[in-house]
Amino acid sequence: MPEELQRAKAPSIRDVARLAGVSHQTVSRVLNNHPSIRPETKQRVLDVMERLQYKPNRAARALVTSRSRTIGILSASSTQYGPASSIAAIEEAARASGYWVSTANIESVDARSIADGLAHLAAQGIEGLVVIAPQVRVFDTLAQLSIDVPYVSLQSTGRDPDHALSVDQIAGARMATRHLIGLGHRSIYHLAGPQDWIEAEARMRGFLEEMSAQDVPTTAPILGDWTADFGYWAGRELLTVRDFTAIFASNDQMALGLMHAVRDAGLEIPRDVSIIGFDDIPEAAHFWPPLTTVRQDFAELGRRCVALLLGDIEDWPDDQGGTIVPELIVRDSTGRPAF
Amino acid sequence: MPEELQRAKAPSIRDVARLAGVSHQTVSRVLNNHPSIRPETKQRVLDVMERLQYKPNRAARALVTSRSRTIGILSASSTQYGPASSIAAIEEAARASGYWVSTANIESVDARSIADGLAHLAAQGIEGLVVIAPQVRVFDTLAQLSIDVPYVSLQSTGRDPDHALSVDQIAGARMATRHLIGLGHRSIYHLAGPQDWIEAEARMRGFLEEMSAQDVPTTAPILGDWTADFGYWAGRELLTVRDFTAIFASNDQMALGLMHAVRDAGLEIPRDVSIIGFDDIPEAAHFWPPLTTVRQDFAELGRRCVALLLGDIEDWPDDQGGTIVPELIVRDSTGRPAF
DNA sequence: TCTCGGCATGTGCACGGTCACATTCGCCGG
DNA sequence: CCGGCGAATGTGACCGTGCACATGCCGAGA
Repeated sequence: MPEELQRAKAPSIRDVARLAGVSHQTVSRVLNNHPSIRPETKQRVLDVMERLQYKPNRAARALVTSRSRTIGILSASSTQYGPASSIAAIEEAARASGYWVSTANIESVDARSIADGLAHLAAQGIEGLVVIAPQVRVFDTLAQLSIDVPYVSLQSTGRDPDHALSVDQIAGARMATRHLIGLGHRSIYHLAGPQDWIEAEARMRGFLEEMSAQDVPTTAPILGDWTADFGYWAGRELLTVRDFTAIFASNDQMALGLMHAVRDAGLEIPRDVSIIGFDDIPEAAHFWPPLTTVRQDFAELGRRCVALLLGDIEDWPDDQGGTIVPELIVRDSTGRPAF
Repeated sequence: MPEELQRAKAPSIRDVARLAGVSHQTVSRVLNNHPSIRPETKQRVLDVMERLQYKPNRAARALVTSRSRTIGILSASSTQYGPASSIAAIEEAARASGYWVSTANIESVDARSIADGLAHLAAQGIEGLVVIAPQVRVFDTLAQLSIDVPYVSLQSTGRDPDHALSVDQIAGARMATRHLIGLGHRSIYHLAGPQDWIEAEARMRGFLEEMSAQDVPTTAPILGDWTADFGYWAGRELLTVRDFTAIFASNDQMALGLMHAVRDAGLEIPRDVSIIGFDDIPEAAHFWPPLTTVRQDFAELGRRCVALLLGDIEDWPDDQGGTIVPELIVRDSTGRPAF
């Protein structure tokens, strides 16, 4: 029997050291590629590592360095396209830099859930935090738990510019609004997102800014919840009066729901009503009609987010910072008003 | 000055022990709620913990117990609704059981990316693995890397029943197909998913089974890639011949693309063509027309997945196992064929 | 020739928990 | 009155790494 009780335990640096005929510290030096090591010694150690299938023990290293090399993500809506894309990009970028990513998804955004999620991440000793959730509440909780790590919010905000990163939501919202006004619309509603999402607030702000900049009378925005269901419901309500020619929805899902309601009412898009969305989810090009919207590069956002965070963690020089400019994608759901 | 150099370091069990006037081992016993400990002692220790804001150090514990309490997720399409929902549910269930979740998203499914992702998770000492990706390749790689942890695949498969968990894809596909046949369709195409996704294969199998069970002549399935773009493209191709009255798309996104192509060709759904999808993403109810589809409970899937995995890790008795039955959701995209 | 400095390497301890094995003490049965 | 047992607690080692410091060696400069 050539191999007996194989399922022993993983080799440690001392095992490697013994077989390579060096001290464990030399092995450690090879691992952290310390300069002062003779090439032949290094090679010998590397050979043994290969032979033994040696893998460094993360826990041991974390214990002694008190560095977890883990980034936490607190997300409130990870099933949506935008957040999910950013999360994937974050994970990838972090992995490329030798970091791990641990997520805490919270389904409701009450204080309790937020605290649970944050505590869970904190217990893991995260070195950085990415927040994709209504920030106001999260940051309050963050302060209460006295968690003190670099953090970045994946949203736009005026309050906390050092820690925010985002596609320029205001610019995007202004683009969308300008597009509608440019087509001749003067009665435009805005279907906003939940107001504790700074993202939603920024889009609303952009809408209002552009409306007043162009001297178009403004209507009160309607506060939604990002879902297509809400869009549908809001659309039905709005159509009972029908005092508008265009609607700017704060995301593509709500735009979809709106279009559904408009068609249900026997109206045509864009002949009777123009609709514009926000995000450019991959499906938007295939809606009926294909949706005019504002594209955000979520993946780029995720990557920059990691760069910002790691810059903070590892004390890199100033990052390029800045916001990402969104792009207006004109399709068929917007047109000139009928009258 | 009452508080000087506060930013010291986190308290350890020895700090707690000292202030509570007990040994560090007693503190450890409190942490692991060992039975033999006097209630008053326990309370004293707990009080000190509270006062010091003591938090156990995960790395130290992992080092000595050689248990990471971490579950890894390897995902190839985390931005899609289904996988994202399952991931969120997994994370939540794991957290409730005191486990952490670490994800590795791979954008391409080549051997290299898979190996990278798995190595990354392995380096972390995961105790269980969830795979949401084309399994064939993944499991080959898994074997090669000699990673030896309990794993579960979130898909249906005949090959590896002990490690798979899923909504019963075959049953769902048969439901969808039966629905079309029941409406009177006899020329039905199937737009399948990528064939190395066992999920896709199972749906295709269900389609073929039902077709032959009902003696309906079968056409060769078209192999897609899950995207709406592909659905649109495939739809255009199919419509150049137009020898069908219904299409069963393997997911809702492809169904959306198909509907787009059908409308582009000046046809009406379901009058000229019936279309049925799979998944019931939240948007499906607002497509035009609202999509008939097969609903999967992704969240339940994620929860059961964790139960299965933890059962394996912690040596629980047999789990309830079994598959989850999907549900046919009839909306307006399917109807009787015109002739 | 001796000292000094830098390179290559080794020695021992610390990190913060848990585990195996004492130790103390009170109580009970013979 | 003594031995034994179990409850409650303490002692020291150990997990796998990295760090501070020591050591030996070799070459250069005094």
